[in-house]
Amino acid sequence: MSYSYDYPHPAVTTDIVIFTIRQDELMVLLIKRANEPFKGEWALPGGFVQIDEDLENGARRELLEETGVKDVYLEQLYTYGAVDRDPRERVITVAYYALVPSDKMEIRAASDAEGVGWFSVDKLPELAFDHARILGMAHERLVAKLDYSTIAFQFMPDEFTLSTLQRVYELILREEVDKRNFRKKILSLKQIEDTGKEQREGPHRPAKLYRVIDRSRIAFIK
Amino acid sequence: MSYSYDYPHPAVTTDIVIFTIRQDELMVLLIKRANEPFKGEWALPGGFVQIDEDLENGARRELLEETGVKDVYLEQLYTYGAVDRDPRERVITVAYYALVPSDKMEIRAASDAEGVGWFSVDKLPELAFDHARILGMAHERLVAKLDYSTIAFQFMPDEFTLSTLQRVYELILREEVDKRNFRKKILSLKQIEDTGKEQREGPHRPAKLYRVIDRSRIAFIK
DNA sequence: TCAAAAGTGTTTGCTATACACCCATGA
DNA sequence: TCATGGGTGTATAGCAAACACTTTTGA
Repeated sequence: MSYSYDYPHPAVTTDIVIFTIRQDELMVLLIKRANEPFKGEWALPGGFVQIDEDLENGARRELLEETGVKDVYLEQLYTYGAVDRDPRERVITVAYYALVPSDKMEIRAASDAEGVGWFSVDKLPELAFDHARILGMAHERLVAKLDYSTIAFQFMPDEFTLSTLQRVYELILREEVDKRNFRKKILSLKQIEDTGKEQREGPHRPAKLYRVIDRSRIAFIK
Repeated sequence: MSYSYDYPHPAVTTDIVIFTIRQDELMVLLIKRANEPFKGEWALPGGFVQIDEDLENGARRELLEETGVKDVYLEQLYTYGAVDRDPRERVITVAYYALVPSDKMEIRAASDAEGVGWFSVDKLPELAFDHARILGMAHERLVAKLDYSTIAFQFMPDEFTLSTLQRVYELILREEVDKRNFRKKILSLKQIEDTGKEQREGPHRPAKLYRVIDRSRIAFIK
């Protein structure tokens, strides 16, 4: 079977930068390529857009296949179409990024399955194609959005403490944050609420557990 | 001549939202479609990405053909890939937006040539495909960027007065701004400089002419 | 009782906003 | 001389940043 057109068509893929917080680090999911080109190198998960599938659905499909999660935050990042970015044929890729709560991971990505791995954004391997650039832009976007939106809440499990939320901010911003100012600001947004429950662990005062009021909503700040 | 692939490929186009300020309004360039589908309706300028042409080059080519300008501000907006957005075949479009200084326009777009026209963003006709949505997102992006960048300078001719710059802000924001505060803020950015020249027109004090110091630079504010 | 993280307010500086009058010109 | 838009400074309010001690618990 083959498909013919009157003029040349590029191939279109989606690639997805999957971020999560694990082991006190901001991490991304990478796949070891099984085939040429770049066989054996690490790359972003992704694949061809099906002819009867919307772009975002394609990205969600990849995400589900790699991590077993759905219903997480997913946003289109940018479209990369340099003529020579793939040596095989003209390939245009629509890149997305996803934020996955640390407790939601399953199967492939959760286990350290062969050929799939989580990498700290600070200790990335060489990447195939232009994926280093894509990942860099995704990281930039994430840092920028932290400043004017509640996007970081997307990393949190259903219930969490303010200290762990603060830690997420510190990891992404790469700088320490003042505890009192942080709590004041976060609570003033009215986007999270006290569950009434407490989390006690270790020889210290128990921490209140909060939840995000509307998970689907990324509020804009200021 | 025909081109064959082992699996179906979508077509890829670029569409471009060309903004300018004319007649004291924020305007966009539209083209009247000469062919089906949507024959006779207004649409964004755009066309198929050539197989040996980068995405941004494709958009610049469209821009040049329609307005005769090059070297203006152009930014990728978003990629639209709903399965049924084009009734002919699967078409994925990478949308860009451009900001053109009001004095740079030539030929086709400058004249009111048949089938090409400038429309106020407040008085748009029905648009073909999903172009109304694309245009809406471009407009949103422009408004948002006004707040945290010097993107509006891209609308200005080489030399301009602070009053005309203020007017551009007011048109895009759809609200009046305070003259003293505006001047204070703009000048504090150190992105424009006094040319030493004056513009005299009408029975009132002449206005100082300014120029953008580095036209290629969109400074981010705050 | 000690060590460890949770929780809590006030002061200070800076930035954004509100606001009104004189200036230079052409007709 | 008058009508028109160009040009200028200060006072105030609101927000962001700095900063230190008390509380609760488990061992």
